[in-house]
Amino acid sequence: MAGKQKYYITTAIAYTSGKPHIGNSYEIVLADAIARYKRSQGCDVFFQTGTDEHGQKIELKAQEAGVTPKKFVDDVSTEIKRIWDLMDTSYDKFIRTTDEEHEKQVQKIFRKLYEKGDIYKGYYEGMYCTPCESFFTESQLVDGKCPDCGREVQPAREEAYFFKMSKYADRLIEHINTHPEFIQPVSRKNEMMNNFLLPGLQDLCVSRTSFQWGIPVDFDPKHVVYVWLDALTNYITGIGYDCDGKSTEQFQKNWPADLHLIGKDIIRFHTIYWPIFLMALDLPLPKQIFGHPWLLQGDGKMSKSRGNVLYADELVEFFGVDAVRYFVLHEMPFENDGVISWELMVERLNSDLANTLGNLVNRTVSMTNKYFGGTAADRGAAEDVDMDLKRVAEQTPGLVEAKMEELRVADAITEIFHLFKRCNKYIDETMPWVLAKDEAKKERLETVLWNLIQSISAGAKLLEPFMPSTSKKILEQLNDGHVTDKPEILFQRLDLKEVMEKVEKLHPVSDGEEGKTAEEEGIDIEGKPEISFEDFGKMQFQVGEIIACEEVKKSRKLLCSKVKIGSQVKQIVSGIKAEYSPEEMIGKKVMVLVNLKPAKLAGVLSEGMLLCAEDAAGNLSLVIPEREMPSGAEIR
RNA sequence: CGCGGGGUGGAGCAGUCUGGAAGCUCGUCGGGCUCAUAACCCGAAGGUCGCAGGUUCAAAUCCUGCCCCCGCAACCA
Repeated sequence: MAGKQKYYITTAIAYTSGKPHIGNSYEIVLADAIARYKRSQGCDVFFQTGTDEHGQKIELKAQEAGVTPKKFVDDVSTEIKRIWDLMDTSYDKFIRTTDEEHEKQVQKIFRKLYEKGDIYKGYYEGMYCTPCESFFTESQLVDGKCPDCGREVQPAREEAYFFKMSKYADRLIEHINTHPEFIQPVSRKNEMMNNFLLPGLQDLCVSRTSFQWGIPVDFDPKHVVYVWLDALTNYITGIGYDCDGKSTEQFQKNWPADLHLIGKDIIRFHTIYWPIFLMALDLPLPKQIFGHPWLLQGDGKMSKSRGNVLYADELVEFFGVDAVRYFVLHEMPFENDGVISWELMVERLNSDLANTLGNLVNRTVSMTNKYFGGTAADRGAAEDVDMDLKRVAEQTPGLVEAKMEELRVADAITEIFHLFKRCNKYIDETMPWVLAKDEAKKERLETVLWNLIQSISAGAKLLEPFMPSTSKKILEQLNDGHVTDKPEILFQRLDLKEVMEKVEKLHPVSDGEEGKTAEEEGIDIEGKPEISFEDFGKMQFQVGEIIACEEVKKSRKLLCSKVKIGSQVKQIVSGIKAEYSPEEMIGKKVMVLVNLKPAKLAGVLSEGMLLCAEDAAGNLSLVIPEREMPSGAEIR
């Protein structure tokens, strides 16, 4: 092709609040596979990833850990980079939102948008109820009054900067409608349109004063730039954007991005806010945004609090980098969430990698050594059976390309393995070990092995974007007909039982399935900052008797209870519908936080909180006094 | 009636837009083979395609209603 076509691909930047699990790591591997594929197609690829390092959560985490936020994110970012490297990903740039250049540009962008009038100083939307210390939007108000206490509300007081989203909404709607490829998978497009764009965009709050760990607004330093304007802009600052018009050549060449690869949970920010920011900066929009599905473990999303987290480095230790890459790329469907577990991982490794591929290479190398001392060439002794093998080998690159064009990575890999399966079949069809017994068939035998070596090599080359080191190893072992004399086992079969035993040792707290005894080990949750006795004293707990209870019909989780506390009765809404039926609630004496500010849940007023214990699986148990106590008894 | 996705042989999925013999991978069972990592090849069993109606010569696929999962949103107070 004349002149290399550029291809700029990005992942979302990973949030540095903790170690990334295998689901996070999936994204970088997917991006890497696409990047490598594009390179193999002759594109001039730029592949950027990185870390998102600001925000209140990190400020808190660092405080807990007793380190500065900077130290905290340095450590986590290093760890993330280590895992990205471990996964053999070929990114060109690893940006951190704490990079000086990024921070500088974000400040300039903020200022520019402010001067342009797209960012304005305002106040938290809606009205403020002083007694309740709460902000409400117009839609939350009841008859123009506080939905909680019914008193008058005043205009909000807390200042913040806002971005005028609505100004660009029509342009964005137009763009999305005229560029059907913009949001992938297309099913997401409707979601964005119906949920956010068509009902009307609210202006986005782009600064905070409630924490410091962020990029200061340079002309108003008590504000820090709030997450999205800071995070999303990495895609342009990372390649040298400068909003004063001094952008680098690299930026000129690469922007707009060809593909933003992100998780489906942040599609909204990438398909609505990000394009609008770009419009405000007079920059072209990225060509495509692909919201990939999630990797789930068992039947729930991975989360630390559930204790069902798989980490990439642990998996790599058990199975090797390429096996893990293979798994996450191959098991992930295009639109729906994928499933990962130790069992499935072992199954795939054994059946696809060890049996189909590893064994194929091994038996081919072995026969070439055995029958021809390690060298085979084409002797021209072709037969009809060869035709189909060659046909498949020749077709596969085109099939892979077609799948990759649609970003159907899993399907592309399947096509390659189809070729390997065909090779195995070819061996059975030609039965080289029978040919070997007949000296007259020698040329035929060598031709057969040559065909095999050619076909397997073709497959191995196609494998490079997905399993780079395996691809290399196979090509080295086959070496264009001069095969290695000491074939290395590519993938060792693993025994599921042994793996599971090792896993048990690694994680003594068994993850759920048959882990009744393991429950006794206890669970750990995220710690909160220490509080003073005075803080504690602010809370008033009492025993309450549930005298009535019904479901909140607009909600799936909520029960609304009438709770008798001494002589008064409070209405309390709780998210325990899944665990308790209204009938069984009635009559229970429970622990109630009574002086909590009333609030509306799903439109129903709640004047307190029923206290519950929650285990790792999310099972709940109401906290009940151990001895009989009258309602209203204080708990201290 | 907040928005959206899904329910297909034991497991994981494709097929649904553009109706027309129910498919793939794994597992199970039987057979073949022995070059190879007890691997490979062939064959078989196994499905009312969530439920109930409707349109049609023909429905997994289109229409209607219902049930069950799961995300998001609603500050699980």
